[in-house]
Amino acid sequence: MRADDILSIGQVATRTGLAVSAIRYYEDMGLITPMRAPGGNRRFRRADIRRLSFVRIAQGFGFTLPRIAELLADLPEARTPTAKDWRAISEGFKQELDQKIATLTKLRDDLDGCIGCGCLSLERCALYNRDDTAAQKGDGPRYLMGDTSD
Amino acid sequence: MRADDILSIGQVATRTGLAVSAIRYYEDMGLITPMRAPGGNRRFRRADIRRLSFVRIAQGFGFTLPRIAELLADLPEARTPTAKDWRAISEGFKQELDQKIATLTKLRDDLDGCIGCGCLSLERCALYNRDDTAAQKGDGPRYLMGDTSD
DNA sequence: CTACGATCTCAAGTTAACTTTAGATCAAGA
DNA sequence: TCTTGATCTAAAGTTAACTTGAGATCGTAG
Repeated sequence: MRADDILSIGQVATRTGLAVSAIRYYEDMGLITPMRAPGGNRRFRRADIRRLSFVRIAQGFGFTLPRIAELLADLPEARTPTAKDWRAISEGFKQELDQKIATLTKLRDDLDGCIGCGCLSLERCALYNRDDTAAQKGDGPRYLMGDTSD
Repeated sequence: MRADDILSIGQVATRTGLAVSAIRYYEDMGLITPMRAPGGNRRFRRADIRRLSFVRIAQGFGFTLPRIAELLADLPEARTPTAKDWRAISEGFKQELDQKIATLTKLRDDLDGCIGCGCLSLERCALYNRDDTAAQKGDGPRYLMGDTSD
């Protein structure tokens, strides 16, 4: 229980790399709920820094603030959730992450193939012409690029 | 060389799931450069659909349109790039993808740990209290959540 | 107690990424 | 030819996520 377990908004800004205005905005959006000093200044716990770090990361992967708020709202301390609630939410998020990881990995591997084959023209590149080189029938998962036969 | 190798903007919209207005906007942003019919209507090649699919995917991972334009501008057909250019760009993008995959995987695995341990309180959860359970010295890569000791 | 930087609130401004609107033109069937 | 839906351009409007500005208050070193 060190003294700096309680932080000012400026300190949080420094530690997270976020602008003070952004932190206040996140509070407005319900992502964090800092305490208040008698005078009205915000007082942050260490947990808030972790939540804010989570926000930055999730944002970098295209999650919207409302979606992030959902995740954060159901995960943390207030009104202790049941084991079932927690598990459902976590699993849901994990599935989203798995999906994103799978797509990203596919994208990268396709690029790897492109680099490996040394092709210079998209006209000939497997990444952009999968339907020409792969099976013509649409069995299994759809191609990464293009939802029909394109 | 089927007739539908050339598509109208409406057909492209249907196939990609994008709005017609979005496709026109992407042209303004330099992401695609469709041909024009004598009357002025846009005519798209199959490659454009793949480019647009790429745009959607990359956007979902937080890439901005200017960044995507960079990637697309140097990859495709116009003014055939040298092998060195192509390789540099692809490698750069691949590194970004690798970085994102690593971060995402870390995030998911942390969640896995959370689910596995069955904890319900963030006060006790390893995901939110890594510094309490892991080594106190900052050796190796920094923790996912929180850049300092938080 | 007095400065003076850090914070506060509230409202308005900004940027990216699109959408909507308005009015005109294209394109293909009856 | 007529007509009806698809497209066109240009400009203005929208939404999310913040930032900036104005004017007042907090809080702590001197």
